[in-house]
Amino acid sequence: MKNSQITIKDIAKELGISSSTVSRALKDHPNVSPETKKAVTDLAEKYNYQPNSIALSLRRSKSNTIGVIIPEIVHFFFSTVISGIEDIAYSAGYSVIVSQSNESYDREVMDTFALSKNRVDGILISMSRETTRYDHFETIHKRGLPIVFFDRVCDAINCSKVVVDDFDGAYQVTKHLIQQGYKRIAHLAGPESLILSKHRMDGYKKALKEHNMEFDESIILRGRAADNEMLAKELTTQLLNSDNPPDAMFAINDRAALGVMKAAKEKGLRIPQDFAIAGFSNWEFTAMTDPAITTVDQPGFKMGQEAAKLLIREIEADEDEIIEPETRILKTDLIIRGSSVVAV
Amino acid sequence: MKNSQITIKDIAKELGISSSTVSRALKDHPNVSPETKKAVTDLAEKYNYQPNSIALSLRRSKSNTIGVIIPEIVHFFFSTVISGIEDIAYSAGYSVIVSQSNESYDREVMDTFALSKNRVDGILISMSRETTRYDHFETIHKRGLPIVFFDRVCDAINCSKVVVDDFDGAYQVTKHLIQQGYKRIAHLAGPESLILSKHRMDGYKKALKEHNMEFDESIILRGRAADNEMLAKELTTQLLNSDNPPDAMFAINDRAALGVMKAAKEKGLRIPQDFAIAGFSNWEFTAMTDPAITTVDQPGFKMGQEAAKLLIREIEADEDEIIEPETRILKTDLIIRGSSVVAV
DNA sequence: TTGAAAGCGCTAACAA
DNA sequence: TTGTTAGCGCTTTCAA
Repeated sequence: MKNSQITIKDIAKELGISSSTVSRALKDHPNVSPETKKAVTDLAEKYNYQPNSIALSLRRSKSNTIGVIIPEIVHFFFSTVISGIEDIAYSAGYSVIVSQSNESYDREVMDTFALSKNRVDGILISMSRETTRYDHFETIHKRGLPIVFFDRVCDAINCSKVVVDDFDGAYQVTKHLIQQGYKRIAHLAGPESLILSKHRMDGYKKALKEHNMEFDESIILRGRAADNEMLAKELTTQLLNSDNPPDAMFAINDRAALGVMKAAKEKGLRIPQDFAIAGFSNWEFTAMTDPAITTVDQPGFKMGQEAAKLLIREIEADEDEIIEPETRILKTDLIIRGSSVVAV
Repeated sequence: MKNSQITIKDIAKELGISSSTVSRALKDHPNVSPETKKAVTDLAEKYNYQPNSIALSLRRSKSNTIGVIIPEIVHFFFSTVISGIEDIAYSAGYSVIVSQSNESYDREVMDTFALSKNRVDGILISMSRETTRYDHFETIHKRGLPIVFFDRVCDAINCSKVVVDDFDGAYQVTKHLIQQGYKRIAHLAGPESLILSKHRMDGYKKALKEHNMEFDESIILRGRAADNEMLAKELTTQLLNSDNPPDAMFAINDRAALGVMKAAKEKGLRIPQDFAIAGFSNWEFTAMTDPAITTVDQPGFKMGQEAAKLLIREIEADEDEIIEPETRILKTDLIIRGSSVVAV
């Protein structure tokens, strides 16, 4: 009794009819007599018939499976994305295979081809940090396999993408700080080479300008502090000890925000009374940041949903139909912690 | 050019040979002339031939896919488990399909049958909190589909399981507190109905006994505090204000530990100088607990690996071979935070 | 209203 | 050494 599932053939044999009739009966085809239909469905019910999806896949040359490649599943952000993907995928009749690149280019290449070999109908990808060559995407995309990028997107491939609105998020969170009454808001920025850092900086500037606050280069922290909590703490400490210290800080991500927080606490500042911290929370710390820090959260679930929708739309498009690649920009969620909680 | 992958037939046609020869050549069958072999492999290389795994699955009646059902992927513990599963599965040539029950019985039942319908070769499950009936497991297990439970196991099904050594973990962490010099160690316990709580209580008692410390019922907190941070905080505050307060606390999980920590901080106790906290960290807070709390961590990655190994062993067992269900009990990792970090 | 046959891509027993 | 054939489970034309 080794995992023996009943087949159409078994039902056909037991009823003394052909398997094509059984097939038709099961899918309520008009040209089947009510009696046979009933006999078949009853028997199917009795034996708990489940169509063999592998045979179906082969027949239709379609696996009804979506592949997902993410850097690391343990990050809160990515696991929420997966939930969003599954939400859409399951209700559209797709299974989801998840694989992790662990931020390694080589693993990503392997995963890509493994999914292709597994005949997934499409792939959702967020690139690894290491990835700078895109041949593997190119190859499978050229072959006609639909791809949709999310969050860490690849500009070199002409396909649909889902990203977050960095500019608006930074604008919103800075505006929030201003509205709370903070007068001198510093910014711990990311490397200027990253487009993301630029967008966030621009959002920050826009909020300042809109409230007639001067942009002051002397309270902008740059360099590698964005990825280094210790360095962020150190630079913040220097800033707090300067002649004209800020009373708030917008940190580019939550790793930086944590460093800032430690510096502030060490200095004995009460948060958020004496010193406010706001930060973009990235995939690493969202659930971990101190409740006192206001963050702009990446809408992971939504992003997963949107990416899955775009992909399925493309998968299910007719042969001749031409689907224009589309880039969706999602608004961030402004999470105001420490006082009330509001999601925008 | 709609996702057209090259097939054995294409290669055969181009070379003017039969597809069976191509098939043989590709798998290095001895009875193929070196010339044909070379011609075939060259062409396969050129066209980037990838065997159609769906056709293979149908042929072999084996999908080489493992299904996983977990309560929620966003929990640190479960996402580590998944990584462990994928680690073993991929190197054994299996894909992994993950689905989430979201702690709902109904979803779990649906997921179970969905995986069965998708013809996975076996299923790894950690039960939802709601689940008290086991017919869905029973059904597919009887049908011959291998199942392995992990962490939240089901005693009603006779199959392999992987669990954590609650007794030993509690013993280790309590012993650690004693060795650090704490003299009066309280215990925030879980509901007595849970076997897990009993095991942890027993481990706690063993450590006390071994060090000739008296078990004092008056510093044992019971009730629903284990699942309620606020209640844990309240009860701890009472305890700390009592005549003979403890100087350390072993909390049954990290939700409770957080409550304990807040109570201690509110009272102005320095951790771990004045008051030490140790806790079993469960799937919810592992990555979030305060660095000052020593925890016994569930070895998620290891658990995933072990569960996957057990499952694959069963999947790949010969027809006639009888595999005895096996329960593996994994040692916890003692993570000593705040001072040095040691993993046992 | 039903059945026979072909085919999705691959493999393996059998034949040549 | 290679080819023919059948079959994994299902659907779908075509024929009856």
